[in-house]
Amino acid sequence: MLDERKKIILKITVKDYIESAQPVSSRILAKKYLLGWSPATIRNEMADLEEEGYLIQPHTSAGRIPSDRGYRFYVDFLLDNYELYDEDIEVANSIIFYSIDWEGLLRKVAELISERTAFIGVVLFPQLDKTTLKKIEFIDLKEDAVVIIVTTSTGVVKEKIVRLSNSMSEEEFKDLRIELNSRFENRKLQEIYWTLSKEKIDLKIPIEIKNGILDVLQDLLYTEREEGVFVAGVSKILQHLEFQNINKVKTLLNVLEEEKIISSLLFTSYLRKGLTILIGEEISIPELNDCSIITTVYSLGENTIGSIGMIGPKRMKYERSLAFVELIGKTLSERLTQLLGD
Amino acid sequence: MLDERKKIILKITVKDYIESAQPVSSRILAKKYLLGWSPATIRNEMADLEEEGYLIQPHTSAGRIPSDRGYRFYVDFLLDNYELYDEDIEVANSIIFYSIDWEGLLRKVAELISERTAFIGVVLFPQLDKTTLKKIEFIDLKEDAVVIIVTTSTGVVKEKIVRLSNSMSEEEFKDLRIELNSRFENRKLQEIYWTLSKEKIDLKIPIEIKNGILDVLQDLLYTEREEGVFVAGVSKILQHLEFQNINKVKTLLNVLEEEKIISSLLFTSYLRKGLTILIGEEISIPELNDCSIITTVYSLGENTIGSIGMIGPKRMKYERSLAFVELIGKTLSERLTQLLGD
DNA sequence: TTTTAGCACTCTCCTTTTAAGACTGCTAAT
DNA sequence: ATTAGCAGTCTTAAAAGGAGAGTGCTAAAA
Repeated sequence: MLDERKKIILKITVKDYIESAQPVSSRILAKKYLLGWSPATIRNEMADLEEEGYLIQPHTSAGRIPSDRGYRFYVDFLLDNYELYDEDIEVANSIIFYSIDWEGLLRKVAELISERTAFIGVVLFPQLDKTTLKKIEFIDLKEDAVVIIVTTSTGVVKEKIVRLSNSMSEEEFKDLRIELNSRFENRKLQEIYWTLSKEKIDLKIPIEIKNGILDVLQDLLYTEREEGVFVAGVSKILQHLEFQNINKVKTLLNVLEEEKIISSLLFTSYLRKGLTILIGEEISIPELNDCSIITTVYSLGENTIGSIGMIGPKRMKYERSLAFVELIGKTLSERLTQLLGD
Repeated sequence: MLDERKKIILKITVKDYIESAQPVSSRILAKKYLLGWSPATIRNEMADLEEEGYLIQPHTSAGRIPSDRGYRFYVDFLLDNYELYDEDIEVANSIIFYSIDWEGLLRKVAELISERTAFIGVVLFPQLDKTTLKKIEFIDLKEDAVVIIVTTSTGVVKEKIVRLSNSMSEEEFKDLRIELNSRFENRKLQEIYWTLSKEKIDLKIPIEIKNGILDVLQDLLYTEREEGVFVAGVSKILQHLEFQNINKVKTLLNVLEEEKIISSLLFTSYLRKGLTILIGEEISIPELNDCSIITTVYSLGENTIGSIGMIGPKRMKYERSLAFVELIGKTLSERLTQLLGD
C-alpha cells in the first residue's frame, strides 16, 4: 500500500493530467499545488510510483501520466466526493418528461448521455430473460471432480467439470441436488444467478460448485441475450485530445459498430447489477485501451432488465461521470416503472 | 458542348483520377493511354477544360482533378456500360435468403451495401403515406396570380401563391377544380405527386399551377415523412484517401449522426421514384462536398415505399456503384413483395 | 492553323539542420 | 531525509535546402 505522501502525489498527478492532458512534472506539482516538498523530493516519489506501476513516463525528459493501475487506484481509493452539476441533475430529470415509445425513450437516454458529457452513450436493449431452470444435476467423477449439468426450460443443456478441494460424499451430493432444485426449479436464470452470487447465502454449497454453477448460468444467459444496443454520439468523442489520430479513430469506430462487442460489455454490467467501471486494458479490447467505460443498470419495478453506460477517454472526470451515469440509471428506472410498471 | 478530343481527355482524366487519387498530368495521359497527342497538346486542352470548369488544378505545378461539373459530365455523358461484378450480383441476390423481420432485413441491406462497397449504406424506413387528398381549391387573386389550397385527410391545410403567365377565366378555374378533385379526391398524396409529375398527363393544367401543386404536395409529404434511417459502415469510409484528415472525419460523422439530414436526402429520391445521383456540392451539405450519393427506391408490390442508397467519396467507380445500388433496390423490392405482398 | 519540343519557373514534399525548452536523474551538500 | 544544481536526454517547432513533378509559354515544325 502506498504511504500518505505517495497517495497525495498520485492523486494530484491524476487530477492534473485529467485537466491538462499534459504529462505532469515534479516542478508543476510543487509549484502549482504548493505541496511543501521540493521538486527533487517529488521527483523521487514519482520515480517510485513509476517503479510500482502507477505512473508512466512517455519519454525520458517528460513528466508522468497515470497508468491504468494509477487510474484504478485513483478511482478506488482517491476519489473526491461525487460531484453532480445542477445541470446534470436537470438533464437526468428531463427523462421524466419523455413519454415516447419504449424504444424511443432508450434511444433518447443514449443521446442524453452523449450530449451532456460529450462522450459516447450506450444502451443495452431490455433483456427478456424468460428462460427458467429445469434442473441441476451432478455426476461424481471421483478423484474430487464433478460434472455440473444444467438444463433449462428452452431445452438447452450445458455442463461443466469442476475440481473440488474437499471431497463430498454421495449423500452430500444428493442433499445438495435436492436443495438446489427445490429452491431454484422454474426460477429465472437471471434470478438464480443473482441469488447465488450474493456473498451471504444460507446454503451449504462448496465454493467451487457455486462458482461452477455461476459460470454455467452466465454462459447460458450470455448466449441467449438480446444483442441490440443504441450507440449515440460517436462524433462527439472526436473532439477529445486522445482521438486526434486518424488510425485510433478508425479502430475505435470499427469496434463501436460491432453491436456484439458493445452489447457484451453492457451485458456484463447487467449481470453484476450495479455501477461498474472498466479502465483501459481492463476492458480487454485493445481498440479501447485509451477509454474507460462506466455502466449501470436500469430496471422495471423490481426487475433489472438492461443496462446503460458511457464510453469516454480514460482521462475523464470520474467523480462526475460516475455520479451522472448512476443518476441516469436511476431516473430511467423510475420513469420506466412509472410508465409500464404493473 | 465539348468536342470529341476534349471529351476523351476529360473521360480519361476522370477515370485515371478515380483510380490513382493523384492529380492527372498531361504526361501521364499521353504516355499511359497512348492517345497520340503530345503532352503539350493535351496540356492546352486541359487548360481549356479548366477554364470551362470541368477540371481543377490543386496548385500551379500539379496535374488536374475533376471538378463537380467534371464528374457530372462524366456521369451523364461519358460513362462506360454499367459493370456488375459477379460477386456484386451474388451479394444482392443473397437478400433473398434473409427472412428475418422487416426491420432486420432493411438493416441487413444497409450493411450489405457498406460491406460490399466499403462505402456507407443508408436505408430510409418505409413511408406510411396514409394521408390522402381531401380537396384542392383555388382563389383567383386577379393580376394573374392564384392561391392554391390543399387540404388533406389529416386536416392539414397548406397553400401557395403562384403567378400565371397566361390568365385564366373564372370558368376555366372551375373546370380545373372539378377535374382535379374528381380525379384525385381520396387518393394518396404520394400517388398524386407521382401522377402529376409524369411528363405526359391527359389534363389541361397550366404548368405553373401544376408545379405549385407539386410543391405543396412535396411540402406536405416531407413534413409528415417517417424520419427513421439505418446508417451502416461509417467506419469503412475512413479507409478511403479523402478521409485521412481528422477534421473532415469529424464534420462527416456529425452529419451522418443527424438522422433528419440523411432521411431528407433519401426522401427526395423516394419522391422522384428512381435512381438518383448527387455529386459533391449538388448535395447542398458542405460537410459532404467530397462525397457522392447514389439512391434508389424500394417497393412493396406496386407501391414505392422507401429508398436506399450509398454515400461514398466522389472519387468512386460510378459504373459499378450505380449498377449495384439499382440492383439492390430491385432485389429488395422483390424480396419484400414476396414476403409481405398481398 | 495546329501541334510539338524545349525550357524557365513554380510549388510540393521530404530531409536535414538548428535551436529552444522542458524534465529528469544523479551527485553532493544541507 | 531532503534539496540545490547541473549535465544529459528527448521533443518540438522553425528554418533551410534540394529533388521532383508539372505547368505555361515561346518559338519552331508540320
